[in-house]
Amino acid sequence: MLYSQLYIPTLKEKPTEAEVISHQLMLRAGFIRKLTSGIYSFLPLGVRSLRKMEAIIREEMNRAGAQEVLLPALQPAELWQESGRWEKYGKELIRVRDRHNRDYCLGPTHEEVVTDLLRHEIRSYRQLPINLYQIQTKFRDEIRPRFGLMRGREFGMKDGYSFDRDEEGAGKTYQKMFEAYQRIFTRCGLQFKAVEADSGAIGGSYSHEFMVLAESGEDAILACTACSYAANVERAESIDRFQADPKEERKERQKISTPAQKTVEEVTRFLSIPSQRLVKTLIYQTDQGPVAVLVRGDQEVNETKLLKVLDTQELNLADEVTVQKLTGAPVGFAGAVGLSLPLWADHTLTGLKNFVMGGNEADIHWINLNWGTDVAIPRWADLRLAQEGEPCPKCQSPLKAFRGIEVGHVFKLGDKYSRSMKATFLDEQGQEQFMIMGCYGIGVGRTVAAAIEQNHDKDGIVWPMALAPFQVLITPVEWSSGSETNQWAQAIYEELENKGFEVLLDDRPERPGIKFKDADLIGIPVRVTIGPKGLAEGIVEVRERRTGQIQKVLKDQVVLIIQKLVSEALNY
RNA sequence: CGGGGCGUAGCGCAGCCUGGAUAGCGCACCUGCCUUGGGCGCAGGGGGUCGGAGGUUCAAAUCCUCUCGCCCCGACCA
Repeated sequence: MLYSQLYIPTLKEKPTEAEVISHQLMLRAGFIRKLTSGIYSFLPLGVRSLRKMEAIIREEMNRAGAQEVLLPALQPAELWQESGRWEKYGKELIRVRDRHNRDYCLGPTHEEVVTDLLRHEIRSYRQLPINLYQIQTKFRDEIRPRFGLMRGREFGMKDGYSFDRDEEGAGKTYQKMFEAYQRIFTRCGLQFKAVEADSGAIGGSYSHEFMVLAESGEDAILACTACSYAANVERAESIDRFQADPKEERKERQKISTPAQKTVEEVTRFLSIPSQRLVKTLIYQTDQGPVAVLVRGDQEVNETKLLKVLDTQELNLADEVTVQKLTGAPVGFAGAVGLSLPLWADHTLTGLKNFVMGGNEADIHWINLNWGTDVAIPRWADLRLAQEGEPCPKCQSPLKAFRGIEVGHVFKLGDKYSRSMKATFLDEQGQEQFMIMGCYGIGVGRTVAAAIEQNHDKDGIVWPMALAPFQVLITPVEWSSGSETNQWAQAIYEELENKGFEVLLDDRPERPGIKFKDADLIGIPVRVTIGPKGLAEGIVEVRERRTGQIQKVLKDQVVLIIQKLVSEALNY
């Protein structure tokens, strides 16, 4: 491809709107342009990288036995009403109406559509398992789109859906997909971690997120420093290091004046007690009304866990007015004594004795409270946020915190959709059974962006070979058409093209400085620099973008050297 | 949803507070000369009516009101 014929509008200056590096570089290097908030156009280079990503995904999905389909982006409301998600999905679902006033939505995901597709076709266990995937544009009306391709409102996603006859089959499919994902991200040259995204209550983990490790990541991960345990902080568990003394005597409860002592820090300092002896009482608003949630002073509530345990859609901390009304005290003095709200408490509070809580009166706390006698026995659950440094739930080594970009997610759905949408088949006994489903997503654009987060330097992008828009860039440093430099550039270009390499020839009548700067910015892995100085000695330069290393090679041997560089970089 | 910021030439910005004459600057673009191994140099030139609507005023990019869009931060751990 000739540079002069490609639309590559590079930017010298850093765009002010771009916060993260991948976003800045994709704009500067002319890969994408923003149309409106969270919605981007892909320019020629951007499309090339995106297509490479897609090709890798296709190869590995096909290899793993999945089949490609293409499902509609525009979907009728009826399907979503049937699954219950028309109401549940909320404001992120982009709803549209046609001229007949019929409701539709732009698909944020396709469980309803595939399930509908297959329920009409699959009758017998003999037709299972079946595993379909597509690469489609998804629409989600994100509250706050940001970071360029990382969190958009319209974005490319590979989504796959598997249908098995039973749990065992579904487990096998899940495993296959898990392995396919490992291959995909490895081929992209990414440093990633597969982390548990489910608490795994029913023996084993059935959901994994694939996280690309990056400072700018939106997700927090806790990973064990010794074993393979790794989990999204939202789901992570850990062992509580604090042990209450089992021999401690129960004491008599007592009201204490704690003027203006509201926070955990203030109260514990005021009473000279460790924060483990304080129990925080948080009032949450839920679908079923307000509830009180108790955690130890040194712990924090994990709202993701809470959401699940309470089985609620809405979950918000109550505002000051509500807290005042429900507890009779201003914020900071809530307690569970005599509180007529559903009580939930974290497991770490189980053995605690003689603890401290707010008194439900301004400037008052109770001390020496005990379960049963003073405070009604709450419903126990894992409600706390695991923290860095705490012991791993599997092997007790300390957990370490990372940040990650979620690029893939494999999830076992079970019969959630097949049941609500009646996707059934007949087994050998002629019994009607629900299909067991799984779903598997990869953010295509996001993965490309994540690759840049991990592969860049001060001059620009440093593409992994597998995702680079071109493998080789040829840069002649003088351009007068008849020059020897240009003849050689042209010759090497043609030879590489013929050998099947993806080559870009910078034939622009620009000064070398401009060509070099653009070359570094767009990040093509191998650059061949051809100039009169070298040619005088019969050599050209082969430069690797990542290392900056230059090999001076005889002009007839360039192709061999490049063959070696490219194939080594694609060797996975 | 709350708070903050911004919208002036293709891009990046100044001017606005303290209204006043042809609305500036850098980059990019066009022409010519020059130059050619890391975003040259010189000279000349084209392009905006100041996000939109309304208002105040003799006079509005500038003041006021409304509106649209974009960016950032936050969304309460008592």
